[in-house]
Amino acid sequence: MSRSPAPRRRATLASLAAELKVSRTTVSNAYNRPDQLSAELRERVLSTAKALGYPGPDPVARSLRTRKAGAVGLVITEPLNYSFRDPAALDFVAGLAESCEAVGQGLLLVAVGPDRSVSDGSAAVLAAGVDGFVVYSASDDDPYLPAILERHLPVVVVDQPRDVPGVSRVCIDDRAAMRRLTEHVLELGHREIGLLTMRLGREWPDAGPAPAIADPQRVRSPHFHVQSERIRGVRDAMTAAGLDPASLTVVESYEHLPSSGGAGADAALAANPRITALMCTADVLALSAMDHLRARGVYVPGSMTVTGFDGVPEALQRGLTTVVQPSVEKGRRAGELLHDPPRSGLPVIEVLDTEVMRGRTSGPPA
Amino acid sequence: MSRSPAPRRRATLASLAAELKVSRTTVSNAYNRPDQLSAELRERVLSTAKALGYPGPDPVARSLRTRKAGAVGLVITEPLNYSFRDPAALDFVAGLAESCEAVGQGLLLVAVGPDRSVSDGSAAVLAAGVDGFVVYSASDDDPYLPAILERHLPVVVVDQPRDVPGVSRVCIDDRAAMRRLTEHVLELGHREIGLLTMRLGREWPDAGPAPAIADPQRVRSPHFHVQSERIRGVRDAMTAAGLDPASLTVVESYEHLPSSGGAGADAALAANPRITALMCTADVLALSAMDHLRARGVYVPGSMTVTGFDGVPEALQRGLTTVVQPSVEKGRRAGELLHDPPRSGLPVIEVLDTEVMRGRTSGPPA
DNA sequence: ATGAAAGCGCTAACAT
DNA sequence: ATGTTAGCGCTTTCAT
Repeated sequence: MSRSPAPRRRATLASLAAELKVSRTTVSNAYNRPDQLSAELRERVLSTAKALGYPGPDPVARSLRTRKAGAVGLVITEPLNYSFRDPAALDFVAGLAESCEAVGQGLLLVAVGPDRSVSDGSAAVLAAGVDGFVVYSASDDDPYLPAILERHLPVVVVDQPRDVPGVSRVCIDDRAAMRRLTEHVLELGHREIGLLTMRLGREWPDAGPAPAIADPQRVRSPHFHVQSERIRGVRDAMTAAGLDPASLTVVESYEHLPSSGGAGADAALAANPRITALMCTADVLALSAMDHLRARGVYVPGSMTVTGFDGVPEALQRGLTTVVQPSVEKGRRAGELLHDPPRSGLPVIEVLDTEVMRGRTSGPPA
Repeated sequence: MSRSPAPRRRATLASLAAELKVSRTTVSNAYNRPDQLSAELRERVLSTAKALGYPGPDPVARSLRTRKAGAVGLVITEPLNYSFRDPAALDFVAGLAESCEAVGQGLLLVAVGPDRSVSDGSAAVLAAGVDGFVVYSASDDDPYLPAILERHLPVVVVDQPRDVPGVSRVCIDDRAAMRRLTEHVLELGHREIGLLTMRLGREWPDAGPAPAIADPQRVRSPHFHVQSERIRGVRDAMTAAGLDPASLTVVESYEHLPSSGGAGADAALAANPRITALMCTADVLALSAMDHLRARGVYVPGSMTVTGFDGVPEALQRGLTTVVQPSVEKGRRAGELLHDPPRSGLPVIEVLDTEVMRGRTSGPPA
């Protein structure tokens, strides 16, 4: 591939027009409105462009003029090692990417890591050249949301935060799904239940990432809505079955580590050794807990029932009893809502369906 | 959160300046050079901005002026369901994202699916507002590469394509790594080997995605360098051990499906029932093959040795004998090479280290 | 410390 | 079918 040496000064549409002794419009048309000039002239323009090493209209200048960036921004507040490690989050990104690809839009991962200060992250949000944002956030008090809203661009929220006025949202009914799953567990005869969840707020009570019994006040905290809705679903079912929801042992894990589920299981069983069912708010937690239990000779479901949430491939393959949610579809719908918003102009809230999957990890208590 | 109604016409830096009766420069300085004006004036600018709903300088206009986009483009030619399903590819993306995040750059996933026509894809490549590209491609004759090079932006290639003049590359020594792994297999006493690989060229010989014995000519095809280098490594070791490399049974899979490995194993064993070792060019293939074999009562490593490539978490956890490559580091280095290129201005080729991991899936032939 | 003027490279009206 | 004119919103010399 012999690349001719680039000219000292990069070619522009104007320089190309000058070279060809035609107007800039004509060159622009050669790229954007082929029907506006003779095929012959167009050919001449394009070949001269190639000769001059002109790659076509500058995307940034074009964006400025057309007010279209050709990309949507994805803001994920959680650490990268969460988004890229949790299969459910990943499926969501894949779905979103797919819908962007379908309409030729790029997907910009906005640099908003937890290692960056909030002001840095907000700066990144403000600096993103995009036509709209998808916000996939774990907390209702997301620090970047104000900056995003400031930009007056189309925004679609996934799962959280809720109640952002004027903004569309794609989600599932976490509470109802978890309630149905819990009903299944209760029907099997379980009465002492442990619940393993991701952390319930952006802050973490004290030093050390070890899972810990959750403060009841945190459980009611509205910041991590998804988690608390799922907990609420468990309580709903317990109350309906005549159990005291306060007897539920809730353990909170700080991180999405491979070991989180196992450590959480230990914490729950230490707090209440009579637990016969361990329900988890994520499959990764449940799978980790199962591995840990099995390594210690606790059989599932013989000695312990374990359930998850999400329906990730590994969970389904291993027969985990769980709630299957359409993660890919979530991403896809979020993208579609951004690409062609409802004609009404009004924000919509789309609640996608979930399914309780009775697997091989739930059975009667020992 | 009470958002004041956005003014009919969006506020700009100029309108803000007019409102404040100061020059545009001053407003610009308030955002970009806080030391160039009194704290008092700056405060006045910022608060008026907030009142007017001005979110700060428009990123696109700023990019046009400063010639900096604040993002790098990632071009992956493979289908999305590959990039987001293969843990090794994912680790690479995570590493790249991490390095971008560290310098406050966004990561733009350029919409270049296989479903899009090349001209569409080129359009997407040409339309991306980025400061540079990372190309993660499966073939040397990548159709988008010419368009990318046209743009005269910094480019870093990962693994492939090779021999792009003037472009830095991050890779591993696939051939040597596979040779070392094969030496281990041969030392165990295996003589009849099957090799499962991803497809070797962009085109696929005939209809149907079923894995098939690879045409020897395709095996020598240079388009999918990574795959063919790995095959070459196997042959190197065979030749050195006095075996005929032509006796190697090579099976090519079209897709990265969960079933690909199993189907590939069947194809290999059908072609040569005396095979005692199944080497795979990806862990996902090997794990799939193992599951399939086990389901059919073939014990690993008792009746069949299975090896992989990549060192993905599940493989390590399950004790797969494989080559561990630093996928995350690959992404990180690619990003770093883009963010601060070598002072010399010359392209570099970084060959990262790999390690042969002897696991529990390789043993003497039955 | 603040302002005036000149573009960055392009596209969209509106002519011709 | 092609050209003219006017910005998109911003930063950056260079003056004051």
